[in-house]
Amino acid sequence: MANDTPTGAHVGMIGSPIFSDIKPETRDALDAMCRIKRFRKGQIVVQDEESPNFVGGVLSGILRMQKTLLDGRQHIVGLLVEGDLFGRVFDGAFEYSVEAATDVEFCSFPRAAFEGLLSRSPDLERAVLLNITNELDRAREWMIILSNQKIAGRIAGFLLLMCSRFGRIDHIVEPTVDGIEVKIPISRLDLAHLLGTRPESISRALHALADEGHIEIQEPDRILLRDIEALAKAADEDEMQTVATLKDVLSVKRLKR
Amino acid sequence: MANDTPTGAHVGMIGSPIFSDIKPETRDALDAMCRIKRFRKGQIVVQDEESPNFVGGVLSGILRMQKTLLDGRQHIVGLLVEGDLFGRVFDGAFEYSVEAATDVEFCSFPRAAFEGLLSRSPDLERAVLLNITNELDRAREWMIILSNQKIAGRIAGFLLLMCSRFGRIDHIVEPTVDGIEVKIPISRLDLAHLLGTRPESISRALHALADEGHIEIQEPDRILLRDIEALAKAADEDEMQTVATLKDVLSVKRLKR
DNA sequence: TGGGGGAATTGATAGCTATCAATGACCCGG
DNA sequence: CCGGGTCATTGATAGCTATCAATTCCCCCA
Repeated sequence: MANDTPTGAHVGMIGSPIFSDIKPETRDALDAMCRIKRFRKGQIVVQDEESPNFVGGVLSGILRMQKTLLDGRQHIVGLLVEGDLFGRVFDGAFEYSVEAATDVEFCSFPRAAFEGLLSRSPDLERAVLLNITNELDRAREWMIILSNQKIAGRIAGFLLLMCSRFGRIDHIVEPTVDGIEVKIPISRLDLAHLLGTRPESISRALHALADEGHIEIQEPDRILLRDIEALAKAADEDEMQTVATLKDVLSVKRLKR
Repeated sequence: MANDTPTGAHVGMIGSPIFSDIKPETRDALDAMCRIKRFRKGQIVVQDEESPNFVGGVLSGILRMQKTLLDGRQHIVGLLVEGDLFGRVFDGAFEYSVEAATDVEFCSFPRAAFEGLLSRSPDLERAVLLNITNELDRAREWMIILSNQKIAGRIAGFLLLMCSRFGRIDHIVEPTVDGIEVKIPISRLDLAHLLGTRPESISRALHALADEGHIEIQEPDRILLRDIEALAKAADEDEMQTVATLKDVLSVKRLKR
């Protein structure tokens, strides 16, 4: 189960981008109150209902933030990677559940203590403010992607966002001579929920993009982006229809086999 | 054109929810650097490219934050009402354009001065942090709404969000004996862009909801929410199909006329 | 009071997408 | 090495939705 290291001993983490600009004393205080936690892929870190009594900072791996609807479906609202904060700093419920999309390691700060430190440390407050601002920008980018009418466009947007947003993380995005290789950290079902569609459609649209030569599906969860330009065009506009309708592409594919 | 009041004289504003918990001295400092600006419906407050050199706080009216795509389409990422902040506090571009959805009044703080004050005033920083946190929550709610597969569900979600989010503003949301009356501050075309669809579909889905008795379209931009429960169900899940498919509803409507 | 023009609505049709069903690929544990 | 299960893919079909076109509504202004 979840491994909980009960010591605040100096963890390498606090050099992570979250806290790059804070004062040494603040860093020490954080360090002292911090606990390292580890979860394995699939484990639940935070349940929907229970507002967590800690603030988390991801050290490695990927977390999925999501909301459970009445019918049990999960709607993903964000992916968390190293350097991201989660949990709610202030009063009020944190209304999402957090699940480990891969094996994960994060540091956890007791909520009360963190908030106390926050009040006393403008530098920390600034760091948190920056973090949330970035998160907000990301959420807005996602909104734009989601408001794309066609699925291929949403997927293209998602791939590009993965790329630009997680580009600095080797295990996820890796440039090669043929293009950029992206590791998709979530299943087709989750991806479908994220993009407001169903897994079958994800599969079809992905293969349609592949047949157009824009991407290459090396494994279901490892995709090579060949033509960023074309993807960007597909993401910004559903201009695929200019070239050929999705249906055309699909029927060509059928003939070829 | 835009009316720019060049005085920082005490404006009633600073009692607005944004700055409810700040110290008097901070309030005075804000007051001193603040300029009131007024724009009429349809005017552009911030262009896409130019990063604004001020931070704005809405006093009255509604602003639309949006991003212009390559093909010229506008993707709305948020609506701003009284008490909301906009612009970017830190370095880096503010990548959205802001347009007056109604006649609007807001106060503008020179960016450098605001940021300076921010560094010196933990209370202000806290207030801004809270504001952005709320904004983030809102963006995430919107993501969930947008990931709804069916249009009627997205609209239902939007109406409810308007309701819960802008409930405190009389001009937008008003409870009556028959239900809650919501004023839609944007055109069908904008609403369509916001929800990732087209105006015709908005119209149809809206009328379908009306024919089911969940809402009543008093005017194109004034809608009465009759059955919140039913709307919530429609928003969380596309359960409309359990009752009757959208097509059934539409054909019934055709018969009735 | 009578256009003019944009917005909203309605109709008809084609086309994506959801859905249901079935097959295939892969991983894990026995 | 062989099940069992989950996940991805593929097929077929029905059903929403986008699109194009036309009409109506409404607001503004002469």
